[in-house]
Amino acid sequence: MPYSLLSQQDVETLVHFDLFKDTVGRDELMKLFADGKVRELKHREILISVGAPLDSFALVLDGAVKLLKHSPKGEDIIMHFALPGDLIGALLMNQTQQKSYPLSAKAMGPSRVLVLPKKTFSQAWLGNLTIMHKINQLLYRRMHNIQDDKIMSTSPLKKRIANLLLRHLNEGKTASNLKISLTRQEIADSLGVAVESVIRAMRELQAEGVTEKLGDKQPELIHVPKLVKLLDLN
Amino acid sequence: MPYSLLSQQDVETLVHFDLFKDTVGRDELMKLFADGKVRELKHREILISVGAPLDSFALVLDGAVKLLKHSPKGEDIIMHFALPGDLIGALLMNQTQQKSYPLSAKAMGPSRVLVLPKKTFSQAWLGNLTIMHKINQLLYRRMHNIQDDKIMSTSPLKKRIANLLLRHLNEGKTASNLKISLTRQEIADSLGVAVESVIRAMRELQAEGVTEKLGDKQPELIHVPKLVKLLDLN
DNA sequence: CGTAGCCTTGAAGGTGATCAATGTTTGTGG
DNA sequence: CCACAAACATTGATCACCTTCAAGGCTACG
Repeated sequence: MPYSLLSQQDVETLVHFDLFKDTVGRDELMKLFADGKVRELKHREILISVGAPLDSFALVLDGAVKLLKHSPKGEDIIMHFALPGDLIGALLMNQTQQKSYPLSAKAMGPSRVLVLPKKTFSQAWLGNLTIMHKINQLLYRRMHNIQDDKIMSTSPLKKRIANLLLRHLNEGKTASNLKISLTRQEIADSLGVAVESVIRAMRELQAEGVTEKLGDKQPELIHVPKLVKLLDLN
Repeated sequence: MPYSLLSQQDVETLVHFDLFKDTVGRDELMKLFADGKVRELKHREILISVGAPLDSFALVLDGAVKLLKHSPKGEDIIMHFALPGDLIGALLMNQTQQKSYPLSAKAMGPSRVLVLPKKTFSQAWLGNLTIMHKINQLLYRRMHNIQDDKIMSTSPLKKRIANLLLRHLNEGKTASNLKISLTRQEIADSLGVAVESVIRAMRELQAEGVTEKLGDKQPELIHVPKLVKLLDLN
């Protein structure tokens, strides 16, 4: 596995993450990154597998990582998309009952993560109130998103997709695109539905002009007002 | 609204909650309860409404409180059942983006909660690392449960119900009953399905001997091994 | 050049939703 | 204490939405 030490440039990236915004002092920061190694992930490479020992946690530097579990039927169910600045597994470090990772982490496109040993968490993170508050906020936001999905569980699929897309939009005015490019499969796995259903629903969204296909490579353009109107409808 | 001060007996209950287990020193504890008032809730009485100002949080002393939102269609969706020792809204106190309660809290049967002003949180809770870790754990466990539900979202309703029941069982060996008595409506609201569907599914569970109706008042008995077997099946 | 992953389409089928009606229980106020 | 309303439970009939299965296509990559 390609591991490397934290470069000066990576540190620059790190300090601009919201997570460390309120932490002052360079050496205070460096303590948080103690024994950290940068790991390069290829598309679809697995960072963590369900059941792996809880000996480290990670921070996304670049790219994106999806957190997922397997349903009883064997399908993937995606719980969260971790973008740069997001933590993976940190919430587990002080969970004494838990002995292994409850979910897997898989790279979406080439990505880079900072891997930190549990020891660093115990020594530098756990006692740091500022950081603990930030972790709390991340955890809260993650829960909020899952709850948001749950609320929509009784809505027709088209609305559920619209809601999901809306959450992953770049701060756009009228027309925008997603922060991460999601495959139909990933949308399906996020919502716990069949791919075919997603495809059919998105075909309709396109017919209604909510999304627009640009190039063949390009991720589709999304018309935000139309999307919002679709959600308000009914 | 019937408010009263914290009695000596209530304090005894409080100190035995896991939340305060690692907090030593009586005066340290009393600081955490500063300006706390006990509120008695009647069955179905509302403690918090969506959109209410975030000026206080609560701790369940007795009974049970369900946390819920309204789906776009207007149905209730239950996010969590708060039992004695569980916090309500505490996770929001240091969430600066959030300005009002995102969900409602409603008593299930006569209940008692300790209501604490936000000020107490800022002054005594926020700076207390032990407590912050405990809150983290509560938050984590709550998220874990929601994720657990999400995993099951592709399973047939009978299994989803079985999974839900399993989570709310008393530590029982072979036959057990629920910690809280849930109406069919509440099960439906938890899973985001129609009541009628729950009724039909539970009728089958009873036919299969997984649950057993005792008295007409009594909550039904659940045969744990059968329940687990049902979940493993397929 | 072959495989793996994703996308697409169509046909058939099932699970749960909806609607409507009725029963039961509980609590409320006259 | 009775009457009535509100919340919950139940049943049956019908229907829509989503799943499943099968088959085929496209693109990337070793």
